[in-house]
Amino acid sequence: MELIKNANELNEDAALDFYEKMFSALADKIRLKIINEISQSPNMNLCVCDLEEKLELQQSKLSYHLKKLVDANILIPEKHGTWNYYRINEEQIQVVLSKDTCCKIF
Amino acid sequence: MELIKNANELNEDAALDFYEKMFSALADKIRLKIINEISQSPNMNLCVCDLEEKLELQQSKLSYHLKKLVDANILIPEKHGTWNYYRINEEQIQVVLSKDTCCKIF
DNA sequence: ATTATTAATCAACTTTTTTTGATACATAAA
DNA sequence: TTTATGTATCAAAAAAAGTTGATTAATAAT
Repeated sequence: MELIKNANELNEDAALDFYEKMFSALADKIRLKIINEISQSPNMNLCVCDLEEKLELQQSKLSYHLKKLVDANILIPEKHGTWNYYRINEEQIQVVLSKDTCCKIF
Repeated sequence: MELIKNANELNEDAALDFYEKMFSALADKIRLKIINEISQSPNMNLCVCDLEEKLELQQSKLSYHLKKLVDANILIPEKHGTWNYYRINEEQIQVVLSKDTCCKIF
């Protein structure tokens, strides 16, 4: 998945693919909550177990949604020992969404 | 469906509903193409039969997708005699999406 | 009035997405 | 090395979204 800032270089079909994937990833309450929780966390990242507790979701469900966000290049995974942390790819998201929307989601 | 510019007044649950609906409406290639076609049309509006021809889609399928966009307040329907025209609610879409993204989609 | 055109809606069907519980795998601790 | 912890992945089930063809309703033309 390419960075959005290169979207101008994409042909029309690729642009459609890109935006469809991006919007699909954002089109879900659980995933919007994940983004929101991470953005409000002290270090701007959370591990699966943190999110599991904060959002009261079972682990496999969380993994499913995290994968969607990673596939859309909205979240970036970081392995710290046993823990898998996720942080927001702000560059990616800020070019698609307006400031207003970012403020509301983040 | 409220206008996005009132989004700051929404409580968190309502905001989640709002963005989920908005992103869901945009998360589909056919619907992105509809928005694109309308924005490129001379009068900034098209009727169902125009879109049917331009996008080579059957009428009931088109109606289904147009309804999604109207429900999300992204398109505004206008009846002109027998024809149903649709135009983009730019206010709504521009507050959610960045300029870059609007340019690419429109 | 009858016929033709434009477009929404409906029900049945297909496809995609999401959920669930189980399993597997890696790292860390005992 | 055994055990515990954190997390990804898988297959089956459930739910949601999209497609299709037919029907309906409204307006316009004959």
